Amino acid sequence: MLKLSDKQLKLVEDLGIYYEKSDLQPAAARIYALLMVADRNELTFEEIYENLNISKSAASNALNLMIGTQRVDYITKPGERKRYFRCKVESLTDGMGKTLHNLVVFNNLLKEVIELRPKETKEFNDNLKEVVGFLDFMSLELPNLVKKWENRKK
Amino acid sequence: MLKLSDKQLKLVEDLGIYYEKSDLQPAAARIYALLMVADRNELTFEEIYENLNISKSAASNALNLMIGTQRVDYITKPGERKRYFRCKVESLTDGMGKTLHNLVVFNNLLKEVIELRPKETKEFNDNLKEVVGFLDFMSLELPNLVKKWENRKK
DNA sequence: ATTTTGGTTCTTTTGTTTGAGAACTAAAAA
DNA sequence: TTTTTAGTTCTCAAACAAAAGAACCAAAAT
Repeated sequence: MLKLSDKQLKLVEDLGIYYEKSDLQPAAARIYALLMVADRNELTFEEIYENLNISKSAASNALNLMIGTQRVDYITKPGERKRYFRCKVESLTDGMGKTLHNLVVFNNLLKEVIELRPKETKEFNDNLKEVVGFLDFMSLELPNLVKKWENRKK
Repeated sequence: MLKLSDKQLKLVEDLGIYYEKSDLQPAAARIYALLMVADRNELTFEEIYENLNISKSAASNALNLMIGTQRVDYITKPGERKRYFRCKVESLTDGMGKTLHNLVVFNNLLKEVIELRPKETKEFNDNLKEVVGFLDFMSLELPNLVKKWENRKK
């Protein structure tokens, strides 16, 4: 049976809080954190809800939610009905992709704002334009930076 | 009296939703959006709650919240008791700083996870290490990118 | 002195999130 | 065939967030 050390428990909470703040509901955040921290790569349904002290329904809902959003995955073993849940490592980097995409969305909104503003409020408009310029620059340069990282590895 | 076009109203809602999703409560998000979109740079308390159809209390609380978090500012005019509220342009870029800082926090949590993981789950650990490496790289390179932008302007 | 303006604060209402718990189901084991 | 396992689904209650509204207050205007 899976047993977590105090350190692990603490880390599940800390990571849980992080994810709770960023985008997951509490139970989902704990499960995701547990899947990252636990000694084993895949955990069963039972191990999950028992270790976290949450109800089966909370576990079921959170797991399905995260399977739907590509954060969690599962494998099965031949002859067993049980599923072994694990966190998808890709989801760690997907989060960054989302952050980047969000910048673009935001930047487009700012461009709309600039369109609509009266020319009289020049200082504000100029500041806005500078932010937009910076965001344009960033969305141009960030992909290069990623490439640089990818090449560096070789 | 301040009057908003349909386009402006729509943009206030769109921007409002964006901010609501990122970190502000609904009323605060609308106010912030209104301060960005309105034809005038500074708006009075009355203009704010009347145009947004929110109560005085909602307006008061949201404004004070945002003044506390440096998103909103106000000026006064000699002899007038009224305050003229405006959104702080700096707050637009502050958001990015926060995003960056969050990456660092997250990266530290990942490092803790690596510490605690058993060596047996090698593949997962390696993936984790790669993410950490990438984040380290990013927090090293991003400030350079910002410098590049700043110099480019001159 | 009293009214108006520009808010603030308190209480209440309303809506939303969250998760527990019980009842259920389908597959497999006994 | 009955029981167990591995979940799912539904209903409900508790907790919390958000905002309305009314009462309030201090400064300025009348």
